[in-house]
Amino acid sequence: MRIGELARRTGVSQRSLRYYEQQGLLASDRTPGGQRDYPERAVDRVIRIQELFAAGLHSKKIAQLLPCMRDADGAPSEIATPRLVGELTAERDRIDRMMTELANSRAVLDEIIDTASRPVH
Amino acid sequence: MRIGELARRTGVSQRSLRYYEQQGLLASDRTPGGQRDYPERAVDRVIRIQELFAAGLHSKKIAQLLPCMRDADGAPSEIATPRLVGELTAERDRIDRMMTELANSRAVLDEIIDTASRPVH
DNA sequence: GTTGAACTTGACACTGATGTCAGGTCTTAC
DNA sequence: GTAAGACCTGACATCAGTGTCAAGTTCAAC
Repeated sequence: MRIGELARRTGVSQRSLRYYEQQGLLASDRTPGGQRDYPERAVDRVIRIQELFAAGLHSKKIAQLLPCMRDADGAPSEIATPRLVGELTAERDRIDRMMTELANSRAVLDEIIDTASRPVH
Repeated sequence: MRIGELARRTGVSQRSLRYYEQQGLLASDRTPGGQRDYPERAVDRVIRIQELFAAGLHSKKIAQLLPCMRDADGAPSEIATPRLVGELTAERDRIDRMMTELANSRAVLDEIIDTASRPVH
């Protein structure tokens, strides 16, 4: 599929898709004319990339871990090095802390919403 | 307490604390010489502010909701307007989505770590 | 007082993913 | 072959919180 369709199907802008390619996160074939041609599986990959960005990982680290991910169709093409495992573990811990903070913030919002919505007594 | 101690106790830089004040998130008394003087409760407040930043809220919205928060010592000083409640509800929903994405990303990392740590068989 | 640490304001830089614009090329349907 | 839409590269802008530096002031202890 071409970039427009991929953008539409993933909700990610064409600009970002090109950026992902530049960062080595997303490969594409090219038509004879030089336009990008993506395989079907690119859809899932883009969604994963977006999730990892949302989790606060930088493109460089995402580029390192992507080959170690199990794709929908099978085994990972690479196994993480001990060094990478260490970094990913740190990221996982950071995500855990982030989730705790998010839960706190959610509770704060919830209480404010609740207080404002409760009938005055 | 002065800004250095507050920074030390919260782990937030002096630069950020001044920024918070500029954005109306954090008040301070001043010494006769013009230096900032914070009450004890500033510590908790700064931590809350950091959490809300981590949750993706912008300073303007944080400034709006802070007066509606129940402090450690009692009732909120303001009740959220319906408009603010709507916005906060949207933020809460966004946080919920973010937590789901974080859980997904965490699982991705976990599997990679797990695969790399598992003895070859 | 004097000294050194801590504080003040103001300005400028950075980060890193994304938006946007310009000028040109490719694709597809007629 | 031509028109319209989709795509290409490259460049510059943006956002918002934070880092950092400079030049000057205040505080606390001696």
